[in-house]
Amino acid sequence: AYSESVLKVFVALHKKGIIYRGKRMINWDVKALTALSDEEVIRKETKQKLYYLKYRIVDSIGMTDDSSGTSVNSQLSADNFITIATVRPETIMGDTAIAVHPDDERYKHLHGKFAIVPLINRRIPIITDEYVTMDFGTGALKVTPAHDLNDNQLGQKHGLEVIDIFNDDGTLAESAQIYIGLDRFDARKKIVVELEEKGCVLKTEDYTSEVGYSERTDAVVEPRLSLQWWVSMKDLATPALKAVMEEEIKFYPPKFKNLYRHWMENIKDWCISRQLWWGHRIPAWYDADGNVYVAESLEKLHDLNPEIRNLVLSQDEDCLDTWFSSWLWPFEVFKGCSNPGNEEIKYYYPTNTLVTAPEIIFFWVARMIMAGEEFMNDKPFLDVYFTGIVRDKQGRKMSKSLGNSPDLLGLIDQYGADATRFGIMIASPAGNDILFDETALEQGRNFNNKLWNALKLVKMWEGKVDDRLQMTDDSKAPPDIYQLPTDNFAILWFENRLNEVKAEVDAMMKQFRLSEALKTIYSLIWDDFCSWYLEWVKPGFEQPIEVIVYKKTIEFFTELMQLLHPFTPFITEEIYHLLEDREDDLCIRQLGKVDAADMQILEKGSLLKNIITGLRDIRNKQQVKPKETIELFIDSENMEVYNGIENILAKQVNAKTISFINAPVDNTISSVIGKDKFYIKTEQPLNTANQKEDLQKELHHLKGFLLSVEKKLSNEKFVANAKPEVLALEQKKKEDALTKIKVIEESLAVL
RNA sequence: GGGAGUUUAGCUCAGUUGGUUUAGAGCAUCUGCCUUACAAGCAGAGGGUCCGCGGUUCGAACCCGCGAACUCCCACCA
Repeated sequence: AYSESVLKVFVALHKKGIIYRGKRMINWDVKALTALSDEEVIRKETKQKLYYLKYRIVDSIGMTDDSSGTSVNSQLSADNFITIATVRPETIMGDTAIAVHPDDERYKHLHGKFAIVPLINRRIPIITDEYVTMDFGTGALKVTPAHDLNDNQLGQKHGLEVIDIFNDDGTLAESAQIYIGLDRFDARKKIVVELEEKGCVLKTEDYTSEVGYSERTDAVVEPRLSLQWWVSMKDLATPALKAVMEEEIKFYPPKFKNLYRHWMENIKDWCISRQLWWGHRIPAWYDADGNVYVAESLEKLHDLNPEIRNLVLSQDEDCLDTWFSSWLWPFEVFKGCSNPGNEEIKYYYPTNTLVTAPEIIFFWVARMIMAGEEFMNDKPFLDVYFTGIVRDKQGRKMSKSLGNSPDLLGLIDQYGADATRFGIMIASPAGNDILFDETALEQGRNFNNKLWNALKLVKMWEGKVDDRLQMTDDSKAPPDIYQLPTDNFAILWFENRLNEVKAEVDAMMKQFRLSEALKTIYSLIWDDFCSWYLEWVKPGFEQPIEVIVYKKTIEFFTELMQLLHPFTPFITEEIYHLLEDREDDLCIRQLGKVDAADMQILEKGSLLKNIITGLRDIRNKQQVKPKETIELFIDSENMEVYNGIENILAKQVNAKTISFINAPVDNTISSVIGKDKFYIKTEQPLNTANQKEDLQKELHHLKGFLLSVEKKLSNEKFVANAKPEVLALEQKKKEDALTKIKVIEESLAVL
């Protein structure tokens, strides 16, 4: 059915005049008498001779420049010939021009003049084109449009005559005028001899270049003009270009839009006939007189033209380019072409997302868009996501020939399937190639191990749940964190942090920033969940855990597994079932509506983290032993900030008591976090020398910072042009720095 | 040869209309720790001429110009 649609499309486009026949260079095998596809041509380095041939110059009337009017056979002076270099002297009978570079000083006097082809004495023009490379050969090039691809393009550009001098079997045709019927290579020898006799060969050089040989017969491939089928692209391209430029179809990453635009604006017609014997055969038939008939099948052709029933017709030998069937794929998989308007096509078309490689953006993506616009009057998909190419550590493309592909099954054995997925995903930045690196897989394995250990911790709590505090069923309102005798700020904070990250991940996934989404989830789980949240709620040794904390932790863990599931499906599924007995399995699903995170709680959370790290830092520097308890005094203008977090704080910094004070105690200051002052009292006296040194460092740093802020603020133009928010922020930075400096200076005075 | 893209720490990359950044993350490295979930771990530390030069601006990783290097696609040398 798909095949029928391909033919149907061919016929329809032919009827509209979009498909036409035109000439094109193909690779011809003179032994097998067949055309070859590019893939069947083997290029080999071949030793050849480069012949320097002299062509006599004449003026536009056709007379020789030489006023004596000597014949071709007479002696030539240096001024009245032009020398070209060629490896194929036997094709000179097909020459229809000589080309030089327009800027080439050596030949400027010859612009607009003519030359005479030796042996056959045909007059050909001397043309100029920037295609010619001045420093190869003599800088002058013979143009033989029938027997060379580039010459053919030159010929088309300059409207040159095309003279095909060969027969199918590689012998010279009548059009060659001389040596008719002789094989091309025998002819080359004879022609060289004759040219030498006539003094037309200036010199010969050894020359090595790549020559195409037939894969089937090893014959030297002859480039030849042949009638092929073409699709006219101009009209198809216009709506397809518009769809992408106006973002009806979005490209991810968007940088490919430019590439696409450039190609579509300079689009060339598409040659769809291929000299292959597999694929969809071209639905065209020829009669003995060479007339062409196009229809899906011979029966259909006869139905349309009953009068040709008695003609002997032969079908075109060629097949269609593979992309000519592929470009119908988005709708023909739903029979959108063979059975228009069916339920499936109505439901699925346009599809959501095409995931593909950037190297086939023209072959496939662009053409699918054109086909969609042409046959369905609608785009085939909404998003196109271009993946990267997997490369090894040296940046080489992975390939069978290089043998640099990793042994995936071996890696899975070594690191696990999830870790392998993780490693590849995290190393795939959107729009860039993937540099395959085993350390990323190791990171994945470590991460899975971390997850497993977190699960182990939570499972340890199972038997230690303190159910004196039952959760009320209708506890839709957040629990009053200040009255529960537990560290419920941790729950409240993580809930909001989870919401914050969910929104971030959702946004990243919508933009196909997969590796960034994974990095975000990784950090949420490792840092926020394991390093902070679990530490905050973890009961002391042999202590019970409250039911609300336990239940909430299971809930969070479950949600984290859901978030991570697309990246590491196996371990998340396993943990999902180990956390609680469940009937269902995890599946990949879109995030539902995500509650907005409460910024105040998040800020309080980061304040708590800052204080804990700050105080741990002091303990380290002061060499307070890890198990030594301290007394902590906090002096703040805004004591409410600490409500609800004192318990966590005390536990995390191993403080015996936390006291809020309004004036400095006899201790010296230990740290300034935000605007608040922290003092700690230990069993052993603190090392004041270290303390002084630290504070002085801090002071120096702050003063430098203050200087830069002040410089900025004293700049009149900055103050005049800056947005109010920016200005206020700079002001605040300055004030904060000033306050801190004052506090530190005070305590330094005491020391 | 035509076109597109990239260049920020040892590696892979963030850096959202120029001002929350005296440049960030992860990995790797170094140092100290077998601390009662986790040494596949924890706590710290070091590490940058934001490719180069010039310009615009009070202010540039970001904007403009010139140059360099690398990658990809297309076309390929008579």
